[in-house]
Amino acid sequence: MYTPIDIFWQIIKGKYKAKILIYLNERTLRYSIIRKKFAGASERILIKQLKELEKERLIEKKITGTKPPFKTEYKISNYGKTICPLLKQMWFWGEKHLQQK
Amino acid sequence: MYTPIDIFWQIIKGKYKAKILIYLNERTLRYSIIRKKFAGASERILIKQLKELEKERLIEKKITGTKPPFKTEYKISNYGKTICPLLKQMWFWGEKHLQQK
DNA sequence: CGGTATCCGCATTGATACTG
DNA sequence: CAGTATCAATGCGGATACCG
Repeated sequence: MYTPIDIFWQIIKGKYKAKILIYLNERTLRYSIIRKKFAGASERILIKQLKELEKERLIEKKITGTKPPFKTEYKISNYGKTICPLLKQMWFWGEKHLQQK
Repeated sequence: MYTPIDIFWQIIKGKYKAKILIYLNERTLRYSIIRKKFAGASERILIKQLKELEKERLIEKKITGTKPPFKTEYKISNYGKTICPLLKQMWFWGEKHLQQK
């Protein structure tokens, strides 16, 4: 018996997803750039979470070039944009929480 | 290197936490009632997440009685109330997401 | 460059039985 | 009634090497 917040949870669950969406909401990014932003993360996990976000249609991937080196760009979708105000509020709340400590 | 959204994430991470807060925001609940609402969950996990929420001062626990049967009530704290509007928006977003499918 | 493949540790979750 | 204790399972996250 799933409530809507379980649905939300399913989609956003994952260590990097929220932050990926925030970054992509600012600008389109190539994979190599994303990887640098999440220097601590393993590629396996990063790719996995990018794929899941893509599957949920929150982000879009565009590949240029037919043979290596490839060039792939990740961008936020119109649908993905609808979740960003919410993510920003999480950000703000997190800031306030820090001040309280 | 933690951003505020990582902080938020740390606090709300956990399968039942968001929903617990939403329930407690409506009314104070005894443990046995909470357990019924999360019929599928194991007690160990439920207790653990309640404790973590208590540790972060998002909820408060009050125990009545010195010998069994005890009576414990969980209620949301003033601080916990500040996060609920955000949780409700997650709920709404989840609803919309469902309609799209 | 942008991934996969493989292997692994560990935290989270879970089922069940027991207790103050 | 409101938990704890114990043990098992599973899946997330991570390190490293390799490939189209």
